[in-house]
Amino acid sequence: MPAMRVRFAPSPTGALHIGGARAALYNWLMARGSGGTMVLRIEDTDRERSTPENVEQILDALRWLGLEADEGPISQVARSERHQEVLRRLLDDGHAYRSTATGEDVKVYKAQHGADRGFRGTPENEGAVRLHVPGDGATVVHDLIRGDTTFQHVHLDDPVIARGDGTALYNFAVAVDDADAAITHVVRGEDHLSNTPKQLLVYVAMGVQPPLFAHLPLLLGPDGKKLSKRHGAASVQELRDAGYLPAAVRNYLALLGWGDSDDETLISTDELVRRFDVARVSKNPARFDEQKLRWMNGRYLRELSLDELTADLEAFTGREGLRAAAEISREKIQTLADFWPLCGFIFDGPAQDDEKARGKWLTDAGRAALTDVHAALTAITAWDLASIETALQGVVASREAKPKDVFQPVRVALAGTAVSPGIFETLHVVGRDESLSRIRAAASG
RNA sequence: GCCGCUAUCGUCCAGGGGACUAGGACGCCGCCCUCUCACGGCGGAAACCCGGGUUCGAAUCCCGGUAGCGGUACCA
Repeated sequence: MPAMRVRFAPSPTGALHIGGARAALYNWLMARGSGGTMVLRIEDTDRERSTPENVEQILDALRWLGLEADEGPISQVARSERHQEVLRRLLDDGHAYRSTATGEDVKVYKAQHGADRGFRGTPENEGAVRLHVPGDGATVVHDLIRGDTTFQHVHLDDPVIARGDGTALYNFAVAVDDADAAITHVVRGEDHLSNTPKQLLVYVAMGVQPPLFAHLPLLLGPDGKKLSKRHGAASVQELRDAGYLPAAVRNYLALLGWGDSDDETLISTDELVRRFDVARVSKNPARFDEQKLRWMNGRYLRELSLDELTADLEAFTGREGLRAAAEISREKIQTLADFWPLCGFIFDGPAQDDEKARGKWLTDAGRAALTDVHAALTAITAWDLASIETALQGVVASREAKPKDVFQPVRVALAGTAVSPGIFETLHVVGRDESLSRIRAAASG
């Protein structure tokens, strides 16, 4: 694969959402897979909506995802002088003209002419700058995913490429910046497909060879509607807060809109770099289904070493000394956020709010079993897994009870709920004195 | 309205003229394992949007319809 120069060009009008994260990932995979370069450009020409906080947040999200760029970030507004230069040239050689026509004027014009003729302004000495679209012919977008798409010039309006105050607009700045950065492949969301002919016309006016394009299908919420805050973890920040691992998010996002001929589901990032092929990206919009991400994250969590898991858990919860609890919880959690609800009782004491569990297991029989357990555990000399298990099984045998009639009361005594890691492991981690004290309390309560 | 893109299980992806009795994964259901919840194992239900055409043969190619989405900004 020849070295590619790709770019990720988010606009800092909000947090980086998963659609943007996927675009960044695909670009990054293409760059890494080809020995190429990924450029990060911040499309901040909308001064009203762009904020430095959003830029920081996007950078932070990219860093967390492990998708850092090779060049940039470069601010689009910082390039305004260059935009002015190209603008002057286009004005001088007649590729563009000034016009005071407003959006309202265009609308009226369109209402009259329908699809017969796109809006063509009359050159004036002031106003916004519009690009001349040829009267006939067509512009063809060569798209790696969708093939060729033809746009007839008669359907296109002369696009405004700079405001009345002279500042560049997106469809112009993006073409100039991509051309100057020698971008070879523009990979971005499908919402840009209809704008591509305008950008292509800017390349023509500049006399520059355009890059290849690949327009990614859009990402939708679980309900098939456009992704928004009400869809839960729709931004990278929210994914992080929900306790997902970057590697799992990369794997999941890679498969949301792409798959190759084998049916592998768990694919490491290295493998992704090797296998990803933008031409195989799906054409249909995909829904973001957090259930599958949860499952996948659980798989990644279980592949972590105990050291890694402990470090991640401690960073996530802000607590220390989690190693032993991490070990006994790993088969039971799917996200880092699942850990504390499952294991918090080890450190903070039994949950107090599960009346149902107490009612069901701390019955007279349950408390009698706890009294026996307390005696059996008091008698053992070493607080290790084997001794604990032997002691508890002894109680089961002597009471001629079913295992759960002994174990569940112990679980509720320790955790306050009916769900916890394995009971022997839990006793072991909670420790002898604390375990005995909780059992005594529950037995007499 | 106009321009454009898209259409395979509930979801994501594979299959792109005969190998399709349509494959894998998540989810769901059942069974096994089992001290709870999980993990793991085994099994199951579950889809080619509709209508024409081309062809000996269509999920696959073509046309139309429908639906969804995008664009149609002095937003990006």
